[in-house]
Amino acid sequence: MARPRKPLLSRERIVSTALALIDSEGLPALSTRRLAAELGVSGPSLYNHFTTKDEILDAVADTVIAEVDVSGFGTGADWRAGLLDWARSYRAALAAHPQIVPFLAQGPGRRPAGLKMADAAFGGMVGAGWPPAQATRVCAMVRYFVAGSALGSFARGFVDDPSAYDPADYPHLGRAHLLAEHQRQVDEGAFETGLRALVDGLALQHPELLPPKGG
Amino acid sequence: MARPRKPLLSRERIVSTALALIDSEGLPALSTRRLAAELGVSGPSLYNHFTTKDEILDAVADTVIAEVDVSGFGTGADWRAGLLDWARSYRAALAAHPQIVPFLAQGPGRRPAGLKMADAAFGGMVGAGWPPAQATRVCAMVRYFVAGSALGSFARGFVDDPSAYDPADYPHLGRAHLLAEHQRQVDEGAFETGLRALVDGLALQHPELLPPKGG
DNA sequence: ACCTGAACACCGTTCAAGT
DNA sequence: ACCTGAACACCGTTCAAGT
Repeated sequence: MARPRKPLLSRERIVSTALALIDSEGLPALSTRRLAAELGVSGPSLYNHFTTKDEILDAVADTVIAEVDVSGFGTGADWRAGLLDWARSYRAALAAHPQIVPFLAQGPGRRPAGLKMADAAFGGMVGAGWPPAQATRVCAMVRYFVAGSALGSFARGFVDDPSAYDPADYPHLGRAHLLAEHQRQVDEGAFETGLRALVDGLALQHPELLPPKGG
Repeated sequence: MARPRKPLLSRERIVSTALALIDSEGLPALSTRRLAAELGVSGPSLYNHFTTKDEILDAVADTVIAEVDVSGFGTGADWRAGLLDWARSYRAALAAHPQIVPFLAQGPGRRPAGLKMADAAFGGMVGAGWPPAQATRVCAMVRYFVAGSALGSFARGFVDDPSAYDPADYPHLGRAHLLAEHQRQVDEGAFETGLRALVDGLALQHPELLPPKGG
């Protein structure tokens, strides 16, 4: 075929096809040859648009992070609302694409959407009165919690087979085989309960940053 | 060479060499051929001791989890001490081998040390009076937080290059390039602050599970 | 039982060749 | 500029062959 009149590929098409492939078959399924086949071209064609496979993954990761909503910061409410909104939106974005979380959780690097999110979150906390060093810690702990919760389901981490839990070895895991069945409730319940505890605990440590009670 | 009098390999030697290779060069560096070379044998030899590469990784992951100390549960103190001890030991074990965290965080599956840890943590919380459904959530949120914090440094996720943070794009990240330098302080501070907040917040939600104040 | 080399179907990436 | 096939140095795994 050689060079077509109109390019067969574009960065956008490569990225969206890669994300779809990762979502449906997992990160190991994304090979340059497989991705190229999905796009109807030969493997090396991708190198006209990206210099390495990792650069493709960076672009995919950034489109996922771009979905995170940080508009909750700076609405005038106290910092808790902004933090809760951000964390929930962050988790929703990652949970929609759990397979890419291990790559994404390496940090923003030079990815624009990742840096923009970090800027908004850190800036939001500082704007609400948090000292910068503390604001950094808060952003870090939210990332820990969100990435950990999206990285892999807690509930699905336990095999769905009663015989895996011998009561002689694991006296308290008699019902662990039921976890997988209630995956969403368990994981979402744990995230929401943990997030509330985190925010409540931070508020307890910093009462001076809250609006005075009782109007 | 064919079969030697004394086996050249053992599961233990394979596992410890694999862990050392993962620690020093990362998860992608662990190939069966590379590992075999490190052990002084040819690639297929490994298949006399493990049926797949994933089975090797399972064994490696389980030795990491086996280091976690769960003895803090059931010392008679309230649940907070057990939870804090467990979480800190859990994080220390994972942070010592960050490269295997993405694999490990998939859950215990059928790995004995992983199940033993889950059994002790869940049993400890239930023994301290937590309703099973809540105890499950607490174990899940600790896993989220620990795995997220060990998965990748927050601080090292930001490149050590001031020009990466254009003030026009990221007005609040003017000092982000300094994060990497203070990696340990940032990450350990965030973990410890977050863990305390989590425990404080849980205590607030469940005052009935704490010993009465003031003796 | 436990090792070997050869083989199979894969990888990421480079490069000269085509238009 | 943007695609191709051939090639290089890799993968995980199977298998017949050796002792």
